[in-house]
Amino acid sequence: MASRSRRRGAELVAALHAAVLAELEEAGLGRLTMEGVARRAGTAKTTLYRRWATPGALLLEAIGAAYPVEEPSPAADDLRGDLIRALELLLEWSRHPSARAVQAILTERHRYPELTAGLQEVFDGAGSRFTATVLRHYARLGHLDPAALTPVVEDLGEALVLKYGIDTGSEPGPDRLAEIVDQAILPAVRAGRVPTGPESE
Amino acid sequence: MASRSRRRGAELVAALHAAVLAELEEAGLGRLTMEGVARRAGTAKTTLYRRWATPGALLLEAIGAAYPVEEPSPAADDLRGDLIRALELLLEWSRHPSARAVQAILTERHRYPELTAGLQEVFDGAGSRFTATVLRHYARLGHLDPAALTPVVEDLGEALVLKYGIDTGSEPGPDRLAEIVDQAILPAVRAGRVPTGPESE
DNA sequence: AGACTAAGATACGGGGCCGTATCTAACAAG
DNA sequence: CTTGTTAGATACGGCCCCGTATCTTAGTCT
Repeated sequence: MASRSRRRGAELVAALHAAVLAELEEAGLGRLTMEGVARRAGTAKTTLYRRWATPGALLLEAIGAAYPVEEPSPAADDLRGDLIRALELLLEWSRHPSARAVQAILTERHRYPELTAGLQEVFDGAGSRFTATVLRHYARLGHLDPAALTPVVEDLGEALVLKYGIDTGSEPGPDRLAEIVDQAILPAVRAGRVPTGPESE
Repeated sequence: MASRSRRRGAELVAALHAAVLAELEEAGLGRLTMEGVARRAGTAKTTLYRRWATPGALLLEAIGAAYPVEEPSPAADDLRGDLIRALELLLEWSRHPSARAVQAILTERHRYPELTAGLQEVFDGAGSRFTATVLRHYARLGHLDPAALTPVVEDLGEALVLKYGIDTGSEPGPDRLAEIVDQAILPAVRAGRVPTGPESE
């Protein structure tokens, strides 16, 4: 730190939060180290150890500091459009380093049970819901049959986006998001009953 | 190895394949080491280095040695049942250490591009397909509209099973598999057209 | 200015792993 | 039995990281 003034307090902590998320992205959970984070943040290990005993503790705090997440704000007259926008919001979120961190922990949960337990405390529930928020909103307005909103149906959009990412290593484009809505979500919520509300087709 | 005769040739290689898959399961990609594999296999590092330069090379060979995978054998008169059985087969496969290894590599693909490239060579295509095999079979028999078999629809079952596993850390039970078929896959393949074939409901 | 606090720098012994080198010994084949 | 091959054991220097200890110094407050 020969050429830069010293950061203190909240500014320093924010820099450390950013550094641990970036280091995780590059190294993964298995190679996340205090030395790596310190190097990336341009700070001394002692500074980290004064606050956190492990890189995991720092990581969990960094994840918690990134919340709350923006949630969908559905209208009332465009189910299809709102679902597509919810998936776009999901993509925005998934680009954030803290979302990547959550995903990393969940994926390797059995290897890091303490991290997983710590994450459950940051999120008391199932976490963010994108298409589910939209679907529940339209059901409350009477445009959808609430009986059609099962956990499977609520999971559909996010599951398909997640798998697309894992299979291809890239994000689904706008066409794919529309296909997910048209070919999977809408047929599922329509199943068993003719819809009575607006769908904007 | 004081108390056991020495393994040689194919028997030894098979043991090393099993060891690297087990070590990966416990340690993850980031902490996969030659020493760990050798220790788990009860063998010397030199034995590993005589064959492979890196743990990754050993891992890819172990994955390749576990193929081909059993595929669905659908009948012709029970779409629902065949889809459920396909998902059960998917679960069986996903329990195998080599499937776990494939998943680990795909999930961390951007951290290990060489491993990912190596994996693409073991699989020239998208890899195993479970519900897609069943759906295509029924479409060939004329029981389903081939136009309904889009990549999104073919991905549905596997996506939902995958996400369930990541969210909960456990496998979906039989009820959940049936729900996935009834609430997501069947509505999707039915969408737009009334089915003409057997569905066994 | 002085006192205090906390950030930053560095050293250190120890553990783990790497990749190589060297050697012993088990096993198969003739 | 001998010969050849390969499995297994171990040593080694070097690198990385850990967690702790110690010290210096930048920055804030009075």
